[in-house]
Amino acid sequence: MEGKYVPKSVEEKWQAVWSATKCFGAVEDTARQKYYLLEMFPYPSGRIHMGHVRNYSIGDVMARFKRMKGFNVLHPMGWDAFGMPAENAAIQNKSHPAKWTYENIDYMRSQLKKMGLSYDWDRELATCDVEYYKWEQLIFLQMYKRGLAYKKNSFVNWCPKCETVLANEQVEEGCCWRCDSEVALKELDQWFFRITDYAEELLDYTHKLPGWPERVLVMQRNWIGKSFGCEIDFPVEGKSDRIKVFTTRQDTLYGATFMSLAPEHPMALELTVPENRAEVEEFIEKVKKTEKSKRSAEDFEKEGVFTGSYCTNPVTNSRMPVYLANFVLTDYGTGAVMAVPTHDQRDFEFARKYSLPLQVVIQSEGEKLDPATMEAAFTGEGIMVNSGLFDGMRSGDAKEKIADFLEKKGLGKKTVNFRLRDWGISRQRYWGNPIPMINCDLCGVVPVPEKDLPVVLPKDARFTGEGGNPLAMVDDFVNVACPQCGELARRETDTMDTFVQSSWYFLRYCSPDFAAGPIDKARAEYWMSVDQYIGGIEHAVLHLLYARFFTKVMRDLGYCAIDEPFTNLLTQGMVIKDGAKMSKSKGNVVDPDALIQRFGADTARLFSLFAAPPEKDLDWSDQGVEGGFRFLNRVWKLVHGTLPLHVHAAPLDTAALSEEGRGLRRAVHKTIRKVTEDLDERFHFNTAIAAIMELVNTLQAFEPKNHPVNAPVLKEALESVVLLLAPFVPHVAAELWEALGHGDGVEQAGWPPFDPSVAADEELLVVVQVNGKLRGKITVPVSAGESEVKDAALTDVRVKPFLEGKSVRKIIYVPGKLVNIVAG
RNA sequence: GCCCGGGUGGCGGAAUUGGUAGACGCAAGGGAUUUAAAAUCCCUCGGUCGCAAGGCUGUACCGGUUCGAGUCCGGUCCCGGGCACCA
Repeated sequence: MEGKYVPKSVEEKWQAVWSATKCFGAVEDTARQKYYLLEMFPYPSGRIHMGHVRNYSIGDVMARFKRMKGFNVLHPMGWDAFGMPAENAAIQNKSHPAKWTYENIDYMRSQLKKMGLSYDWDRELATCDVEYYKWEQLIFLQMYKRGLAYKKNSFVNWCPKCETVLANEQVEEGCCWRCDSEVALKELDQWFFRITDYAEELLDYTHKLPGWPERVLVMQRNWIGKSFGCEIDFPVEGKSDRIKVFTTRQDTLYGATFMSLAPEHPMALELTVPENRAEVEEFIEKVKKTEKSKRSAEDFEKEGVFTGSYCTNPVTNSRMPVYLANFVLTDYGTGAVMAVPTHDQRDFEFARKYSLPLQVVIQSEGEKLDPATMEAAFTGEGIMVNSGLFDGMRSGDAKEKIADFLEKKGLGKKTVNFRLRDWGISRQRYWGNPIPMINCDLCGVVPVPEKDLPVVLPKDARFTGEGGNPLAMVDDFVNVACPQCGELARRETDTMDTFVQSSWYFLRYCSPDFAAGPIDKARAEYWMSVDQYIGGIEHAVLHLLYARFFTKVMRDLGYCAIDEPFTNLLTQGMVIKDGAKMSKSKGNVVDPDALIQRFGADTARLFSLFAAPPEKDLDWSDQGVEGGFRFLNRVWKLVHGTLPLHVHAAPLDTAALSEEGRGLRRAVHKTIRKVTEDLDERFHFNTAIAAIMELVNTLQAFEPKNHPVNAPVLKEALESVVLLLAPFVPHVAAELWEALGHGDGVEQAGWPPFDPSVAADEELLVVVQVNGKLRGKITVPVSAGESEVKDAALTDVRVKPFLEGKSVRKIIYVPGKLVNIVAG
């Protein structure tokens, strides 16, 4: 393939070689150090987009680099294949989600292969395969047995467009994460995973993941939302009931003058006196109808309604009217708030609106607070007043003291509250993993016996877009004998959230063909944890939290021995064009197929790695792509053009080198060092590529014709360039490696080592400053001592004029770098 | 409001530990080659003054520490992201 660089033929040739030799297959080998590299697997939407190109290019560089360095690399790929779009497509095309999904997988697999990504394709999996999801059903049953999966009736987030429930994590600013519709509340029987059991551990380990970006950890900490406070019981007047409250501000307890319940609070109606009933019911209806996003908006008007009941402040014994308030959340704390209008802004506004009493219990050390004239709540620290034994204390100290006091008196207890809610996994959709449960009128909820697994998704469902979950309309599927009593029962028709499948796929990759369980423990022990995980930041609290939770569950079920799935995490930025994320609606999409067709996969990879560091957003530039293509052409021509000069070069004789030859070798070894460090330590692919470009520029200027003795150096230099390029642009590197006379493939060549003594400079450029300003540059031998360098600096012709008429006060010398002459 | 990032040429970005600001690439301008164009090659390319040598100035803004600050400290402004009636 001499002559012109034709990416298409080069790429087809090497892709065929890689496919035939299966050289990227991973085999467990305890004698070798393993490296598990994983990119978030794609949803088979139809075609890959630039985000995929970027994600998988980044991953492939690392996989190939580590492989060349001698690691036993596991680099698998698969498909996050269940989900809504398949079902929508089926409705639209009067087809079947399976057909649509598998066709997409076939096409996208061919696209990934055209990118030359070094996957072990023998480990490929699709989560919609029975062979995958049946194990998830088994895990579900085991979780159910341990109480980690349970069904409860609750208010859930309902997306009217997707006609399904969403987990809290899947609601973004009150809207569905997928279709952006406003999410409503709906009361339903739903399956949950008890992620809250793991809240403490999930939080703890955010401090034990040094390989994760801090901002992802912070997001997860915020999401888990641990806070310390008290649970306090407020007796209801005239009843034996108590209203339980969670507060972090027990120091304000003496100022609690009324009670606010969430409208969804289970006691709301029973506390309502008959004469207020109509008004209360109307209020509850109104709140329920309000979209969740509007309800939590900043300017949302605080409203409430009086139930007619009273409870008692346990420390002051004063009467507290019980209200329902629209701003009280049912799923945070206990759904009930002791209202302290003087020291909480929301309670303050509410009290003013409904003329409720105010009592100052923390006196500001600045201005004196007067309930009659206050215009806002005082939320800072101060001195306790009107608080019995606690008067005179600092409010910060009183927090602890009051908590102790409540515990001693049996009025309340210290407690920890989490913002994290259990993970609602029921989805009222067909294209998902069926929850392996049976509802029997006589026996209640009965698990499908393990021997009856898998519960196979029936093929003959109909996709009309009407009437809700298609699965519920397949009679053969739904009607089943109760495993306990044998009477006719109904199968659960909810399927699992697709995030369940992506919560353990990285474990399945370790032994994807294992037929005796979800995971072959021995193989998983070798490969796990994932050494490097790469994906988009948008999963910071969705997938990345669920996967951490699931790994801990799998550990506790005995499937694996690790606490955390991902040792190092790289969150790559978005691909931007014309100032916006690439999207069909904005019309700024660049199609990878067209790009590869025109310039080849190597150029597509090169540009997406060169244009920006991986964690930053990448600005797409068509001219930039052409620049990358030009560079590959230059390398191609350089190698082929100089071939006659060095193809039969003698072995390198370092003693015989000319000064020019030594200089070139120095540049080569410096570049190897730079690229190795950029890949190993920093993931700075852009600067690594820049360094290779610099070396290529140097080589182009190098004239070996007149110095035959330099031919071996040129050969070493070109081989190094090709090896350094191999992780980035594997096809063209493989081709050039062959052209340079190597028959055994660049993948097998190993990463070039650098020799520090060759990379060491013979002369140093020392910068000379006068009073911190750059005035000259001098070249000194490496061996030059401090006084020698200082003398050279003081006598430099360009420096001298700036010292005229001044006396030198001090000379700062940074060895081998800089001299700063302080003069005045 | 709180918590993270970030602000460097016309553009994407580099400067790794406080030590030459602008590597590498794109765009632009000029030249060579060509009947012409594309492609390729060479040169210029932060601002400003200067014929030039060179000077001054410059990393959002103000101040500080230091022999020396894009980098450290204090304050201000702007942009991006996350969280939020969280009791």
